[in-house]
Amino acid sequence: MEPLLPKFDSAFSIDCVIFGFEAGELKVLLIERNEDPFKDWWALPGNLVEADESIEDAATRILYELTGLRDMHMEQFHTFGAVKRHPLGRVITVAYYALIRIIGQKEVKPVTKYAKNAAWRSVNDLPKLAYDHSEIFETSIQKLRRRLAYQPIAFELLPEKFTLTQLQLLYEAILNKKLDKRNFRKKMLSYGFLKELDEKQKGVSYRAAKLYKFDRRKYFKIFQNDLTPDN
Amino acid sequence: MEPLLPKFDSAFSIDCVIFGFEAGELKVLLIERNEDPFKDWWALPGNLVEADESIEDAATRILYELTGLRDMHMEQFHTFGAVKRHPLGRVITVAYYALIRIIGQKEVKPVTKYAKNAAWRSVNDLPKLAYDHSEIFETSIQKLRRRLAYQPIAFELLPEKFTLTQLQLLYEAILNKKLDKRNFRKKMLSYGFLKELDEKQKGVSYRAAKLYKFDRRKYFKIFQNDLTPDN
DNA sequence: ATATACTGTGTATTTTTTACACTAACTAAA
DNA sequence: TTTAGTTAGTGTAAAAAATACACAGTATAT
Repeated sequence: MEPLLPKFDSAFSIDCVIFGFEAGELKVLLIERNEDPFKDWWALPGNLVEADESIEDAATRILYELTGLRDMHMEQFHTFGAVKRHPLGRVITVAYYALIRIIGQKEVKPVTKYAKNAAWRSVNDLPKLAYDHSEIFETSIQKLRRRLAYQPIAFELLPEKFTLTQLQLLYEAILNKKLDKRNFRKKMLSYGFLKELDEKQKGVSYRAAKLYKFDRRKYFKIFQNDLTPDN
Repeated sequence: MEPLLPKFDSAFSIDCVIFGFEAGELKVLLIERNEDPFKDWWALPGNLVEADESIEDAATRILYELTGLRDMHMEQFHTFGAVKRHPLGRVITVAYYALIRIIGQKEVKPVTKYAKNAAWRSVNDLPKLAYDHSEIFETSIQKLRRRLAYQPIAFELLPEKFTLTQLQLLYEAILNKKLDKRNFRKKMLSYGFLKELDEKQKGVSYRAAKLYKFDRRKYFKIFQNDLTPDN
């Protein structure tokens, strides 16, 4: 390969906004940095892209290194490229969000040395983050809200079997507003991609609710691609 | 600045999908390459990001160099990072689309040496493009379609004064489907951000239509930010 | 048995979307 | 000045979707 391209002292990185849902709250996975710059600050998990991996592969790898999770739903949402966003050099970062099921997950432990800690934090109670990560986070949640309207992403955050109330609480947490119970259920069921199970919630100290699951096959049959009506 | 970051033989680039609207058709500005690789192929205009400019600045600059236009509406829509997407080295490209008013514009002439020609091509009649530019283009038009539903981007493509029929033709070109005339007008006018002018179309060989303009001030008053209903 | 807590359901009203076709206005040409 | 040609501009009824709204039923815990 001829060196026809100019060389920069520059690098690509990936930053991940990892969303989870727990106890009725939307959470995001942060790491506490153990190295300069921004030692002791909270930050979004991220890392540099290797020379021989695509950015999608890098995103998958980085998420795995941090959470031990594979096959997560990840989506690129924006690229941040201010000149001074990284104090040590020119780094353009491609930001992804990932949606994961917290429940039943073994504790997330960062494998990388640069983090001394990792924690789920409520999106309503975030500290100031390292680098431009606060801005990245803000962008991510806006994109997430919009995508919720036309893609079945909520189900990535819930356990496989869930109640309609759990689903509603999740929508409310993402959209940050209350929804009407009857109207919500009517609309969700009208789509036809929720499968009612012969099974009920367990371990609650009140009437147990029916469990449902998201029927991906039906979803794709109904909407070739998304929930946008096209007229 | 300490060299704490690993160095890659790598670079960032910007590629621009420049949309225009003319003669009832949605067009895209392509350049014919004059250099290897992909000599003589059609491609999206693009270039490398300099070490001291943000990606937004780079996008603005590159568009200017190619079209002589400034202050265009540009929006980042996706970043492409396959390892082998560029045959000469690792190049991650951030793709933007720009919406420009073709009409009354002086001819676009590429200023860069690597292009021997630039031309507006109908989006329905594109050749196979250099690199992964066909894929980039496909993504751009999908994003454009979606954004049309919640952002007032159509007006960037029309002259300042336009008729409702022109607006409708543009929507039809972007969405690639016919719309009902009465319903379209009713809906557009119901938003309240179109200002009817005391002026009519000129130079047509039939009844002249009323001219309208997009009232940005009203738009922002009505929708803080976008056209999405939030209930 | 009773208190507690959440589940699950229907209807009426309003709003939005859709389908649909003709006359009026203007220009150009004869 | 008449006529042909072309687009502008307009309303209504029906269907569909969104909204607002409250209580009885069922399971658990004590």
